[in-house]
Amino acid sequence: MSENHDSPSNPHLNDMSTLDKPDSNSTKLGSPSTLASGDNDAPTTLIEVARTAGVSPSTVSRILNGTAKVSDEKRQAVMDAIAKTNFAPNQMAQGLKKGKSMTIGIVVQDISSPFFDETLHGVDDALKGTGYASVIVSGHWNAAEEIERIRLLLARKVDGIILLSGRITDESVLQFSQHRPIVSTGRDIHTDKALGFKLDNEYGSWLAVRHLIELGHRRIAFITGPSNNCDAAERLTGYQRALQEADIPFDDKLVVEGDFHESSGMRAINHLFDTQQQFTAVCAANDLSAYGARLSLYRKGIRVPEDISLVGFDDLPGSSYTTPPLTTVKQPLYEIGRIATKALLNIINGEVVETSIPPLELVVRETTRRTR
Amino acid sequence: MSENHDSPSNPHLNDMSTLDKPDSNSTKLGSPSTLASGDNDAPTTLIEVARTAGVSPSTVSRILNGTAKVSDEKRQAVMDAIAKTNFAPNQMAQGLKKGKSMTIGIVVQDISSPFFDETLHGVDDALKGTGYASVIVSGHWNAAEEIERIRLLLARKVDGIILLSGRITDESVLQFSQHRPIVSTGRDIHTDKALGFKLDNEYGSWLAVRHLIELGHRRIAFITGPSNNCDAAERLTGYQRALQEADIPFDDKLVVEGDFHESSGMRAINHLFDTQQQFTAVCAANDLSAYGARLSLYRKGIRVPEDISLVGFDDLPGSSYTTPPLTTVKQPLYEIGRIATKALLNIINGEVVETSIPPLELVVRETTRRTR
DNA sequence: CTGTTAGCGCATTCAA
DNA sequence: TTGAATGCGCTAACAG
Repeated sequence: MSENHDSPSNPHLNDMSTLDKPDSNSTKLGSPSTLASGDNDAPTTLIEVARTAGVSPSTVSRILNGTAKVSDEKRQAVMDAIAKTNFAPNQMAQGLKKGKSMTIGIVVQDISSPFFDETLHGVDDALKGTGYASVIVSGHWNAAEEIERIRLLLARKVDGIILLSGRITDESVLQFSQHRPIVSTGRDIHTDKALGFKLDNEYGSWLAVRHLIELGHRRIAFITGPSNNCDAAERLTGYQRALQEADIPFDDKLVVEGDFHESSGMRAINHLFDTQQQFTAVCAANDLSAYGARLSLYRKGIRVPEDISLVGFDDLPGSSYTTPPLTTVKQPLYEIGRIATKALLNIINGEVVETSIPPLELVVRETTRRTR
Repeated sequence: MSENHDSPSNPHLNDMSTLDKPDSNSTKLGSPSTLASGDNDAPTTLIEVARTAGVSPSTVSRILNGTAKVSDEKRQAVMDAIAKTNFAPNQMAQGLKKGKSMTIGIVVQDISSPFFDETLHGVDDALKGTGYASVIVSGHWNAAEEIERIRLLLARKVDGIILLSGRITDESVLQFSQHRPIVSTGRDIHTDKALGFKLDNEYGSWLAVRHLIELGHRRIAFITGPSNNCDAAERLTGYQRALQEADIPFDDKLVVEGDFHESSGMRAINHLFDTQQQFTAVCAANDLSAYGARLSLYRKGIRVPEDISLVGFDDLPGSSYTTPPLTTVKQPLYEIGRIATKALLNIINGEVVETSIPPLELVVRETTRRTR
């Protein structure tokens, strides 16, 4: 990036077709400013706009908010003044006055986990064009921290909260929802200020295991999630149910506890081998641990899917690019974020709330194969 | 954080957790009466606290901010009132008054890209305990959108901005920095309100290619990033320099343009094969495209690293769990986020700004091997 | 249609 | 030490 090459005649991409006041003051950067335009650094206030337009503050406010009809004449004057001063309403003042911050709080458990990021992507898209911004905080899988974070969000006067994979109790959620509406994943809640919805985890892993069984597998290992995690527990149940339906005896030696991270997937496989278990397929409670399992298998010289089949859960963005691409149960992460956000906005605006989350589905890629 | 007996320096509501202790920590989570508030849902105001404590609002404010000495007697009364009403200062009001929002804006280009998420992780950690929260927005690799987003952030009165991989010109950054301090990656800027720092991309890919050359490779393909991206261009230069230093002729047939995504990595490899290029190693401009390359190679039955060596750039969290684990150039993503944030906070607080970013380094894992 | 008058909740003068 | 005023910038009655 060179600094001097830009020809001044090439306004970057700013439309604000206002002419910069030639001299006036500042712009000490030594280049004609086509960007921030207004030129001065002192943030303009609505009152100044009113003054330079020769109208009252309320008139400016009315135009900004479309609160009442204003004569074209004055409107034009105000528009000009706004353009000239590059005015933008102070959101803190607006917020104080209106009692809403145009901000929603998002509670995740791990910023920088592809699981949450994909959901955040959906949130972000749903927020686009609404005027709302989001403040993202992390509870780090810890109820106490989660509560503290939610309190912080509340003090910031967020207009609503989205709680992703929260660890706090439903009662807590209900409590908080008395202050601000909350939409939460992983719960069944339906009040006018709190909404929770959950996916059928049991069904999801049932799908995965049934798929394996249909391929002829009978000795299927299962890598669980943390024992205190409900999603994890439900997925284990799905595994058990699928086994049962196929009259395959449940063998707890084939179940190894993981923690949803890659490393635990590796450890799980190692443990299975250390304890000499026989199995032809592995079902992991999430994709990340499937990745770890895959690597451990690779290290042991075991081929996937030729020697052992592997299936994950989540369908993270990276799962279609693993080697080989991972067969997994797709969670509609993006949609969850998008729909949760829309629902929250609906609640905030007193509109009808509608949620229809796409169901879980099995995505068969290349890590599973018929037993020989 | 926070010794809050006499040092008034850090008010915010971190104190609240301390204040709450007697009440809310003594009982178990989820017991309704101790969680969200004493009882009512109406957010308490400082005035109410003053009233129930029998003092003036200013006294409460003084205690909250440590602005002046207050008799122990009144202090106690106020503390009690705060605890009882579960009061937390309205940040919008505080913001309006003090002119700062205790919020910083982060501009990324792609929420839900592991590249940015890892950096955000660093940001998040650096913000911990400071009282600041962050609003994350995405410019989607588009200068116009980026400008719009920054304007939004400014209207929200963020106290500072961190710009990650921005597409706007340095001049624009300088302009914006007249309003709020900005720290940006990928630039060299040093003013009192704007700081930019960049990593040595050229050196990074030079490291990668030299590694390949040392392993005996001479026909090394290179998958670039988008042609309009500086980082990408610099990495290509590093590749060329390494080749030159080893007296290996540059062959532009071995250079294929990608876009930093997995799919382009696949396409690149396919293209190389379609055009019958001979090569024993592939250097990708980033990890994501290396993942794609890896998959394409797998599909073609070509082994990595036995038949072809592969090296990436970034060292994303997932790169140590690919099959096999990816040799790559590590960017200190987390550190970048953390350091940028600390620097921004320093600027905001008028403190000395210090930045020392760890250098790029080659992480040799299992996708590279000596030619036979 | 438009201007004037009050505050939103808080921090900060200024007196006392 | 403390309380009483005075806005921060904006919107929402309330009159014209």
